Amino acid sequence: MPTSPDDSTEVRIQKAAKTIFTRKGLAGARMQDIADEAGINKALLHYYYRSKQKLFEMIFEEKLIELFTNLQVILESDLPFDEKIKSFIEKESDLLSEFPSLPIFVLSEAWQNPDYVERLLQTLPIKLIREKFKKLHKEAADGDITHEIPFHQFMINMMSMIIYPIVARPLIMPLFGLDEKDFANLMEQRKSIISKILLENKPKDM
Amino acid sequence: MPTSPDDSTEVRIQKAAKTIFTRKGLAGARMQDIADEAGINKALLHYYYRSKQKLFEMIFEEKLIELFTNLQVILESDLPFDEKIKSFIEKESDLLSEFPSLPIFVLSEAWQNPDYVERLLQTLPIKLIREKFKKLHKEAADGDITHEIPFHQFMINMMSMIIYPIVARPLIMPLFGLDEKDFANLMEQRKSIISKILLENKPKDM
DNA sequence: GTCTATAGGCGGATAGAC
DNA sequence: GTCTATCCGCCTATAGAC
Repeated sequence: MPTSPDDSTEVRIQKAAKTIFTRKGLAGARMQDIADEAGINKALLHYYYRSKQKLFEMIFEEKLIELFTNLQVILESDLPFDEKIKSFIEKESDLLSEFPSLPIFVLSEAWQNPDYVERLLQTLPIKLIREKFKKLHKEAADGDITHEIPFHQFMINMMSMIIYPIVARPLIMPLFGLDEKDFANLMEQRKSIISKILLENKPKDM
Repeated sequence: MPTSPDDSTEVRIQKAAKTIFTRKGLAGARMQDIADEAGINKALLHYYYRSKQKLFEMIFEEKLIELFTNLQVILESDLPFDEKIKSFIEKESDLLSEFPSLPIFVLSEAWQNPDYVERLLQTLPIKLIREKFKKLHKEAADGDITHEIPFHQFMINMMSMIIYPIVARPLIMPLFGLDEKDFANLMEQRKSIISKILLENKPKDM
């Protein structure tokens, strides 16, 4: 999402704020950085968004939703259980390859202000998601599967194996001596590995 | 590691800096916070450590090492492969239950300054660790096992399933509607689940 | 070694011209 | 709507007394 001179000022501010906040976090970001990135003056930021905090919250809420969008889409789909899982792994991996800083941004800010995030999550369609989780869970338990793992643990395994390597990339690359291309290959290769492991260890009734 | 009035000033500063930096990060931490936490004056911080940056780097390096200590200990042990894995899962899970903010701290700062972290990792006994990885890998490949997964992927799976749930705790707890105790139980229950999954999906020759 | 006081600069926010 | 100029508080760092 590159900042384009064709965009309206408001859109340019939003794009710039996304870039700077996701890169530096709330505490590390400077209003001047955002203004520079947007190609406007600092004062104009305050004209559109009263404070740094307000601007940040708009961005954060959008990014938090972004992180769960694929999950919601998959939960709503009509695919059979195994296909739901495969499809989610595929889509989420691709999203994170394109925006690798998304999860570390959301997670660090979540640690900085867990109460705010908890309140936010409650305003999102979290009950709806829970309902769909239940449905998903029922599908898994009804199918011809091994029923081995509590449902929460299954979800945590899935999210962990998809998201963590991206979050830990700055450690993994030097530790394993990988360059960008090696790492991208590793991530691509993971898709089928994660799928295999998850479908061998499906949820059972809680 | 509570700050005790019995400690020397230097130790009090170190403990306080760990507390504040791991909680707020480099950009979010204030020298005044650290001074207050240590029960001393701000100026004294600069007497012991010339700058905020120096103080931070001392803490960060220690925390980075802490995150890999268990791995190193296990790699050096004489246990058979399966026992090495089980023992690591146990020890690392316990460490993270005691210091849950450790990984998010290291990871967010690693994203803030990947070049610094890469240089740091190179000064650590990283080659030694690589050697031991190879040894571990050889053990796995020699044993009576399924040889299914590339070694790097195996290591990433292990680290992901142990560390990610702790990192994502501020999202997982509200999403699943868990309190502290529920979450602790979930983590305890994970130990055997992770162990089972990993030992069913061991590394093969690369 | 430890303190008080303060320098010096940065950064968020606002006033006011255009 | 957009800019320049500026205010003011905060924060790192240092000077200097004890």
